[in-house]
Amino acid sequence: MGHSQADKLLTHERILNVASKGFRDLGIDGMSIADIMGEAGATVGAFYKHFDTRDSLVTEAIDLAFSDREQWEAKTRKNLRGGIRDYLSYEHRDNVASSCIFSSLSSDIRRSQDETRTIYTEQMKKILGLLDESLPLQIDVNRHQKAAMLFAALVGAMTLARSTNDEKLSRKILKGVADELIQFLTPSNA
Amino acid sequence: MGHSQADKLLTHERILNVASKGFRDLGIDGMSIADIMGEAGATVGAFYKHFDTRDSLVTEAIDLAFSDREQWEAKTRKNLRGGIRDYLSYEHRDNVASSCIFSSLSSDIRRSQDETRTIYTEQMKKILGLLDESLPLQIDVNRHQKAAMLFAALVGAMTLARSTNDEKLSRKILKGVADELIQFLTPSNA
DNA sequence: ATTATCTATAGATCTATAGATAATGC
DNA sequence: ATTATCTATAGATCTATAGATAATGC
Repeated sequence: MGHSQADKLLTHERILNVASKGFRDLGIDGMSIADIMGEAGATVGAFYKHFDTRDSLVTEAIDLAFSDREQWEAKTRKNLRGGIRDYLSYEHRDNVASSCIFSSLSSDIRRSQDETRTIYTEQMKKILGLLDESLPLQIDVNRHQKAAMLFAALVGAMTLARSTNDEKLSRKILKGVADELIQFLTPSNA
Repeated sequence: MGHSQADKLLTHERILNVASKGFRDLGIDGMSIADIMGEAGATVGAFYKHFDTRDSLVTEAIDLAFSDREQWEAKTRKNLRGGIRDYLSYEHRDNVASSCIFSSLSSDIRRSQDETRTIYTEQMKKILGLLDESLPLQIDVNRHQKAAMLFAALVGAMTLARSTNDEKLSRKILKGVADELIQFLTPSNA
């Protein structure tokens, strides 16, 4: 007991980190405040010196989760095919806690408060812009549409691949969609 | 009080129906047993004469939800383009309670019990088969893959369109993906 | 003096069960 | 007699708050 302001900052970051991963893995309602604080190495009572309500933690934790995607974005900008393969990899599928929030919390977000959905919307726009810019230069019509299609297929494929308990089907979906997307992006008159 | 076996059947169906819609709208944890029974016109105490546990209701309610899709399947088999337009319609987007479970409960399913995921898997296979069969005959390579891509893009687009609170973006995604998918299915050397 | 954390708990859920009630169905 | 439903409640959560404790920081 009796901790410095520096300690408080560290605790704050640990709480956010645990929540950000925990929500993706177990759902937004999947961890109680006591669970989160426990994993962050503190107790419930301290929580409310860090966040006003549970909802405000949700908003911040989701915001943080988006920063996990930066590395993937940088890679994708340079190498779209590689980005597609990485997104639809078994590694991404099996590490839900550190995975892309669009596929891990997809249906929870619709039901969450407006502030969260606004952050989500901004990030959707950002990723759509990134994909648009990363499309092969030869594609000169409907680039916005094609970026949307790419985004939707990535998110949908990962969501479906994670929902089934049939490993073979899961792999077929990931591999099939990756192959099709890459073909989709290859200008047909090469 | 004091009801016939016929009454019990009706109550059972009402419970299932309320739960099936409620889960899609509010999430699997979004309605308590009391909520569900209240909407079904009964009280908590009666619930356990109908289901052993809450989980068994979840399993049955999800099973029922799949039957809501039969009409869409029949149409899609005859007219794939129409099926795509219907799936990505504003009407489907705005009626979550009666909507396709792949887009309304996507991220909840991964976390649910194995029995539910098995039902889900069977239905995924069924819909993949349907899409495969519905593809234009001219497409003669990688039909399985193309069906998976179509499925993933439909589910992903609807999930994303429902997550954002920006109506314009939501519409762009639905229309953009629908247009691209239809083009994707049109053999390029027509 | 202030504050970051702790323990303890109030108040609001939610699942599941117990026991009462009033019809059905043999 | 059986049973479909009801009311009431036990036991287990979960969010948020109250008050104590022991350092920090002026």
